[in-house]
Amino acid sequence: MIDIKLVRENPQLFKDGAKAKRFDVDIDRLLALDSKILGAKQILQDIATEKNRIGKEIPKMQGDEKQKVLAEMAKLKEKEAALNDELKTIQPAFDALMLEVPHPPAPEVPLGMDDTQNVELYKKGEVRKFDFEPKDHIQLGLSLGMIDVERGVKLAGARNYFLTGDGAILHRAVMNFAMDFMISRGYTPMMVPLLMRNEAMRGTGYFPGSEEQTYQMERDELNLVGTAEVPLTAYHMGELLSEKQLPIKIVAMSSCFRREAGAAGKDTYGLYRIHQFDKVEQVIIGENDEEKSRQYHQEILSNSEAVLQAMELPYRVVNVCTGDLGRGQVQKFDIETWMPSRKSYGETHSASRFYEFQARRLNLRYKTEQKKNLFCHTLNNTVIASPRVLIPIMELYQNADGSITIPKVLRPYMGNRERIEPKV
RNA sequence: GGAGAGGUGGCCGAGAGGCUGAAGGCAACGGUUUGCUAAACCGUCGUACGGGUAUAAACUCGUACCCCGGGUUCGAAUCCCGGCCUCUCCGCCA
Repeated sequence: MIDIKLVRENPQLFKDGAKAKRFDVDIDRLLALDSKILGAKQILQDIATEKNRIGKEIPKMQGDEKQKVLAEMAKLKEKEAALNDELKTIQPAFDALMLEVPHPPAPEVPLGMDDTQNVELYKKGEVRKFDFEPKDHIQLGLSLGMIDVERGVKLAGARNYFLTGDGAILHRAVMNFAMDFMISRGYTPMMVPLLMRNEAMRGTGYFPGSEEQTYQMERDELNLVGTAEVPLTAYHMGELLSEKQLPIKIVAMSSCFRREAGAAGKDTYGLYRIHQFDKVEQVIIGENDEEKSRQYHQEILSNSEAVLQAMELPYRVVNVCTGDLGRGQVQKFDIETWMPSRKSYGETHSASRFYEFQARRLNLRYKTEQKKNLFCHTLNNTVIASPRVLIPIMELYQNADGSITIPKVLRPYMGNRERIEPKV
């Protein structure tokens, strides 16, 4: 959520921001509602002052005098009730609109319509050239007994799968390596609940907007999270932290669930776009400070780059353009890892910073040394998401004989084996 | 699933129609003391919105807020109704 005061001061900033992000929101209507509310509240306050003044004198009065004053009081209450009725319709409309106003993007975000206009910042690592006809991850997964899509679909429908044998082992190796890596960088590991209340979904900015993308447990009014960002960012919801606690750096491994509604027919082949996967996610809850926000953003980005570098995977970092930014995101860097079967870089990581957008919705604040209460800043990034990352690992590390060389850093997690080979 | 209890400031906890923005304690902050730390003692110590003096910090006035929303009343943290949430006991179970 944005600060209505900033909208009052500079509505154009928010109009332009919404337009650049390709969100449709009526800022003029928001301001009109806002000024109506302010006006009504001003009058209500005057009425309350008058009521309080009269109320204090009533116990001292008697007879006619008292009757007169009571009548006056009744009139005030009528006026008050009328204004309150008016507020009762305006306020919810205002609140709903506030939830929809996007945070304006940072000035350094490139203008663009959609992900095709994201700007590549740099590439790391060599893209492998094959001297044989490479297989894709599904072919490899089948021949090495690592992936079973057919039975996944049989039991759970489209976009579901089993990881079997070395597939499951490789998946676990990747997750555990990523988790251990983040712990070594000082992040506090957590295991988190994955069914979240609407409050947490709203607080992190997913609701309203992403209900269609979410598996909702209607009976229990709980939502299966699409990312551990939700429980991690909302962890301190409603709390007043002390500045000394900041920044809070946390990391969680969790399953993630996405309906992928509206993506019908898109990326239907393989393990790229699926309903359920596992992810290690990093979150920073920091001070209300633009410079620190940028600094933390670089930190979470470089954490993830280090994980990819350790696995020696070629990737590029992309400056996500305005049209591809989420409602609350101020700036986002995606990391895309080379995937031979797609003949392109595919998104594997997404590092976002929000300023106080999420913290406002979550009522997540801290007290500064000067005793001011400020909203925190929040940031998050993927550390690793699997099985999507298995695509580049399996495809890039495959050998002409059909085996897969295990990346060095993962070997300790796989019994120090060097290769995944076909079972005889 | 059955039966109860409860939601009050950063935290704990009292208050049971006006004297309560709220006792007391802890934590925090400032000070005295001290070789340093600790202890002891003194003081300060909620938030939001609006108005006033001031560049601002600060100060000051008003209003609201004791989970949320209604109601009773001249007046509600306190009484009544609805909702949300939490806890305890019993049962079942990983």
